[in-house]
Amino acid sequence: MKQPTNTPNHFEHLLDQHHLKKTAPRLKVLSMMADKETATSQPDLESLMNDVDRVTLYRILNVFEEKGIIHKVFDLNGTANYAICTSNCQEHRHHDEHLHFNCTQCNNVYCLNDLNLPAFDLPPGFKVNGFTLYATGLCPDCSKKQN
Amino acid sequence: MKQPTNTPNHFEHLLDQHHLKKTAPRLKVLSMMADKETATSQPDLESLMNDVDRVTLYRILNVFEEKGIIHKVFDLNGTANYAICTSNCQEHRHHDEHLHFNCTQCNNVYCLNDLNLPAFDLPPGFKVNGFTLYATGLCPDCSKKQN
DNA sequence: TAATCAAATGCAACACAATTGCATTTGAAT
DNA sequence: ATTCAAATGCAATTGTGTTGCATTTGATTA
Ligand SMILES: [Mn+2]
Ligand SMILES: [Mn+2]
Ligand SMILES: [Zn+2]
Ligand SMILES: [Zn+2]
Repeated sequence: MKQPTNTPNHFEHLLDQHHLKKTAPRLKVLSMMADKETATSQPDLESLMNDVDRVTLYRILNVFEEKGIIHKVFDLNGTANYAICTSNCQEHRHHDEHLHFNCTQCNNVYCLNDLNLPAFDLPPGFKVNGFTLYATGLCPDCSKKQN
Repeated sequence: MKQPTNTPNHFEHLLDQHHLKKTAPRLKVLSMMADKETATSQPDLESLMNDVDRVTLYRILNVFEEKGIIHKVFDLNGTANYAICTSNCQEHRHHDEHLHFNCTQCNNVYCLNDLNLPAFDLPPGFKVNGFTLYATGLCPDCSKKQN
């Protein structure tokens, strides 16, 4: 019986699991990022969380990333974007090894979790810990509008 | 007869090709980034170019990137790193489609140009323009020191 | 070689992301 | 209800990157 992964209940569970207090700002951050195919940029998060202090937001994002609840991707402009981890990420052990597609038009960063990536080799001496394929171009929405 | 690709002469050639004036700051930037397997971070460049104004450095980096002379990679900390393009990059048409390896220990970003990347597919609707494989872990040097 | 002028640089001011220290508040446990 | 570490809020600071404008410089041309 599969558990729902995007309900307020699940969020509280998530915080419990990682020994984090269930606070309003934290639950709000999680609900903001839930049910989205795309990552959310730091500026967007900041304006969505208008009643919460900027510093608090940064601290929440940092602790969520450390715990493996969310992961960070930088877009073409160097802006941080955040998305909830779907895979089995743990504290200091992320495995978000999916394709990140950054649309050059709308600037959205897509987490294409379902796509399986090809294997690759490295020159001797390099010890790989994690990887991601990063692609740029036009997303489906912007691709349509182009015509 | 292959031309050398890292000499002061070649740098002047490069600037000529792109209709850029051969100035001291520009040649200095090129020589800083030459003959390195790893990209150079903005902070490092800034301290290496201590006699040149910060703004000038930013403008040089921007124009070099536009012209396809260098490319930018963000490391794990979101810091911009720059490296000379080896492939056939043109104005607004970069094809630096190689592996970028970011060492979690020394934070160096390696441009592994010689490694050929596997092909991959995308869901329908996405129009790919460019891509890079981004891996993290331990570089050969740090891997050795670890033992 | 000297004059010319757009291109490039330098400087001051600014915008914004991110961090730090410390006082205050709050959630969970007793 | 009491307690206290954990979390938040606020003020100040650092660092990256940008913009406007005055000054300098390198390529062109007389
Ligand atoms: Mn992702
Ligand atoms: Mn590269
Ligand atoms: Zn788009
Ligand atoms: Zn290293």
